[in-house]
Amino acid sequence: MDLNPLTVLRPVRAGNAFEETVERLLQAIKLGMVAQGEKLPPERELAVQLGISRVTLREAIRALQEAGYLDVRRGRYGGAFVTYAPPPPGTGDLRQAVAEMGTDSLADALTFRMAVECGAAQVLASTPLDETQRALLLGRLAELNTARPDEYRRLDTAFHLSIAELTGSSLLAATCADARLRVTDLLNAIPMLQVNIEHAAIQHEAIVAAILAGDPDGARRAVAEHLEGTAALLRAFLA
Amino acid sequence: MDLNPLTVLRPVRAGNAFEETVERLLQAIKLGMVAQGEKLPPERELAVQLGISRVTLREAIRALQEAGYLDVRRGRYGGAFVTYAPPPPGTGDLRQAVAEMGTDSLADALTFRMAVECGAAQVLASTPLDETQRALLLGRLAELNTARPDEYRRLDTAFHLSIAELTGSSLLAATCADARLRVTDLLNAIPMLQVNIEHAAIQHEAIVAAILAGDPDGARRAVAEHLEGTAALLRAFLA
DNA sequence: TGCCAATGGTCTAACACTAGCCCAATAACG
DNA sequence: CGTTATTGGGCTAGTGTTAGACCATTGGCA
Repeated sequence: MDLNPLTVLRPVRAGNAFEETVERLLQAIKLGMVAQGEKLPPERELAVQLGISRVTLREAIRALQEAGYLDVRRGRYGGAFVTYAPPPPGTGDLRQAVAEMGTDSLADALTFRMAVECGAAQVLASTPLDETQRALLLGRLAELNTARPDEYRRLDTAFHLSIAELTGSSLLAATCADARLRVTDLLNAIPMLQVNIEHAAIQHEAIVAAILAGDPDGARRAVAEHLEGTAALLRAFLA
Repeated sequence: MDLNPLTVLRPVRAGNAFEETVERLLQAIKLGMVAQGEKLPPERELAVQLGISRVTLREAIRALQEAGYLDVRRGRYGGAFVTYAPPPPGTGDLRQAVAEMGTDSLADALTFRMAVECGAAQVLASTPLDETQRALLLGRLAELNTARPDEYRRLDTAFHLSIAELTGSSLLAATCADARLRVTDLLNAIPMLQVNIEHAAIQHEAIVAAILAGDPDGARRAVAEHLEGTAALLRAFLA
């Protein structure tokens, strides 16, 4: 059998502990899981969560502080406060963001996201949901629909990730978060047009409707259409 | 927003380099990517591929040697030869395998696999395939259909993974390999009945047919049905 | 039969990372 | 207005990991 062994004999770790930690914290910040003005968990606690030593965590925090993402304050009620605000949409240079990640890994990331998010939606639509879960999903949708522009991306992320989280598979949730992260910088670099937001809103409604109706094919198709729209938008701004 | 930060603030690394390397090599062996009698790449080369030092790699290899998976020979034409043969199906204790991984992570793993494999099939069915790709897929299917019992699992793995690999997304391929791995021990522990193999063969045909026909919904449904069958089999043997 | 290229085996010095401890600062609260 | 719990800041000793060099063994081949 000539099955490509590179699929499994790939690097065991992406970098050293410091680098991976910086990356992880940056993810939490850029995805808005710790919003501007909020603070990270205390160092001792966070180090345990991340499975690293406090020394390494502190190095990562210091790097993010020097890069302007965090404001660290000592003493009780102190902590590492997030100062980062997502860039005004359309400000960043999309071409530069693409150049930084390479066109190969761009296609890879888009394909990856398409697969895992469709998979998550399909699984969730095949699952019987209780009232709490339906409420959470509808709540996220409602929040997104009434979001202020500066909150839109964060709530969009939250909406998409809640689909994966509701499946109850933390592996799937982590994978979807990872997939989303790989396109975050790109999404931040394209302008948010009212037309697109309205279009997205309709698609979000369709996704939720299919999930609540227990229609896996419909959910899959709705997510695919939605993500295809995003990809098309990217291509349009790159053309 | 109360989006669960644990999704992204999870451990940065699963263990130390040694443990992760043992795990990775065991995966390559158990998935049959390096079949019995074949040898791993030379240490120097493999260490580079895995992104670790030769010392750490050698520790992992020695552990696998002592556990009986490898036979290491020195000198030119030497190397680390795989001595492991997959256990005769039905021999292992399924309940024990489940107990080792915990019922929570069992459900997690099954859900995860369902999502990513359905996603991969759907994506591939949405992609125009050239003649080489169609031939590869059909070839893997043919190999699987004519497999000897002791080769069946390995070729089944190869078939499933080739779907993800053909999408061209290495992220997706790695994720599907990971998902498969999490259920390998369980699959090895259930007997292979002729009925199930015939059933699986029909489903494999359906998957390939839908992919080649460019029918994403059909591909998704076929994979879902196939994996649901496997999950049902597991449940049956556990009941 | 001897050479030699490829491969595993071993050592060392340097660097990364960890666990645990104690110090310093801060802001709420009595 | 001082106390104090909570938090970041810093140190040290020990362990994990790496890079690179050199040694030992082997089997094919001239």
